[in-house]
Amino acid sequence: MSRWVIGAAWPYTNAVPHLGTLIGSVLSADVVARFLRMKGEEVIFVSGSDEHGTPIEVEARKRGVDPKVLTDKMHELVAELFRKWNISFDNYTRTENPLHKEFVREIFTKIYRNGYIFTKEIEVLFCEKCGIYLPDRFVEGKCPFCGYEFAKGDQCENCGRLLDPVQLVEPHCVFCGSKPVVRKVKHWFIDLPKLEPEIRKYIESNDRLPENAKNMSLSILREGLRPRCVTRDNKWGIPAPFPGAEDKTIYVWFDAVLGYISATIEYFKKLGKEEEWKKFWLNPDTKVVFFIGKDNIPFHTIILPALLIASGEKFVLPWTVASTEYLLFEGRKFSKSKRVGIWIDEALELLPADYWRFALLYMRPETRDMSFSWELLQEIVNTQLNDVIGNFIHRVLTFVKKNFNGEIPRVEKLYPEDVRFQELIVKVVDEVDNLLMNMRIRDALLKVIELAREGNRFLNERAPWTKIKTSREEAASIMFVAIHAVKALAIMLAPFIPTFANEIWRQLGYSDDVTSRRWDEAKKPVTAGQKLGEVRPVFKKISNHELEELKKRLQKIRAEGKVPSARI
RNA sequence: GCCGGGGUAGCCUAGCCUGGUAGGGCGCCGGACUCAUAAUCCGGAGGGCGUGGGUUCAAAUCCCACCCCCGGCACCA
Repeated sequence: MSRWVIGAAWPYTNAVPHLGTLIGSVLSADVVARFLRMKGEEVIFVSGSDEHGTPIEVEARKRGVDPKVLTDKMHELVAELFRKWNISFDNYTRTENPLHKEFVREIFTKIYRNGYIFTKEIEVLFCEKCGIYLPDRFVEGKCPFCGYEFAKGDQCENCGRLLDPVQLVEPHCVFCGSKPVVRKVKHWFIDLPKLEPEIRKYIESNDRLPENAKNMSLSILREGLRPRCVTRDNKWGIPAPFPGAEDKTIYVWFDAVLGYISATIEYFKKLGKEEEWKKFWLNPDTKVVFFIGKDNIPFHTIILPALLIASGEKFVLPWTVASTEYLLFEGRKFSKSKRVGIWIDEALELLPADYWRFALLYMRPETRDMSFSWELLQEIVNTQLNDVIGNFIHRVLTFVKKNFNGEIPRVEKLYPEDVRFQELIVKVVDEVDNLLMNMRIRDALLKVIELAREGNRFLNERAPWTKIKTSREEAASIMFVAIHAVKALAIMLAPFIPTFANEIWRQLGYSDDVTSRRWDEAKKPVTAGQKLGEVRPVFKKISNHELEELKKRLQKIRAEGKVPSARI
């Protein structure tokens, strides 16, 4: 048995997450966490709200509320949504929690004492009217190259030229429109070049990193690491613990990424086991896995390891970083400002969570960007989930119901063809196991579907409806194994679609929760004589008409502001 | 501009690192079956693997050049 820390990227609380962020982080992590628990591993699954930084401050200012008020609300909202999505966090916390703040200050104090922090003066733009320092893209002006009126401080969206905010003609603050001034300020930097050899060693020797994470990390290392500024002039954040930096806060990225550890500490503290977290994070055998989108890679493969190494404590470094590519929406990037995509609160208003879970996991952009489309959603739900899996389960269960009085038949000995199928079941269970251990979630799901497909083929070839007329014994042998396949499906689907899996479990006649069962039980047949529960179709299709209705309903929800993401 | 990643049948996609007759899913056509939510299963058609060179007995896979798409380029999270 191993110890695992499963971490999902911390959603930034300036908005409700959309489906793209969900599949990349929280949902993928949930599948693996659930799977590992069923494997009997010791698992801590953590995440939380990432609530510091300028965008939050700005958003709060826009609404005229304190940032804390805003994030309190958002945190509750998002946490509740994840519950509805059946995400099995052990601890979903937040960066505003005192334990986290204290932990971050403690780590940075250690990093400072170990000589990895130095100061430097830099020039930044300051809006005197708003009283805040403006990140590049919060400055707008006329592009000096093409004359475009709304060029951002970092890049002109019209001609694509990269800009320095000071190059802008008539620069102005995006919030109040006034002209920002250039200020020289002192900031605290982490000396990444000094840490580079150790980071390089870590990346190069980690052969579990997915290709995208490894390539991006190596390419960043190839260019050479530069010192990075770890302080900000925001008020909203964790006060920097460095002498002389009393009015600064820690840059949100360096704060949030430490949350995986503080969340673990908090989890055990609540259980009254204050020291237990060390058995995870200070143990070289612990497997720490992060689930993130590709935009997050450097922070998890380089920044976080850098902080952990620089702290001088013997923290275990990530075992792997399961980084996905992007989920696109109808071929375009999800965009909050352009309102492209579907948000996780909206989705739940359209279909039960497990349909989304299944479809999203099926579309998981494991090796390249994947495009969500309504038609694809329909195809996955109708063909894969309903027709292939659902129909297989249903035809098996109804056949047993009708012909064997709803009881798992007793079998003296299995026919050779049936033994062969039974061996296949066991083989698939192991293959799915192996894929999930390697974070190949989409491939694992495809493999599960394949078992249902094989099940359908098996039934067609063995035709128990014909056999039962001549040999009840042979039909029993067939169905005994077919039922075994249904059981295996219920168990293997549990990490993916826990609610539906449980429904299948119940129909098989079990009264407990399938997620409390062990994974390897999928290899064992159902006990003869067990009485089936009530049998009815578990899934249903989305008709063309219904699909159109879903799209309309989404528009309506937005128009009426029924759902939080419609208002935020 | 620089650095990544992609370009595979009508659509989605695997394979590319570790070269050897291009796999799967959807859709389409034909058939089988009728236990099952008209579901399932089998067979078939359909591909110059972005373009042009090169290496090799052999390239989607390796090398070079070019074209298109997407992302990053560090104070944006």
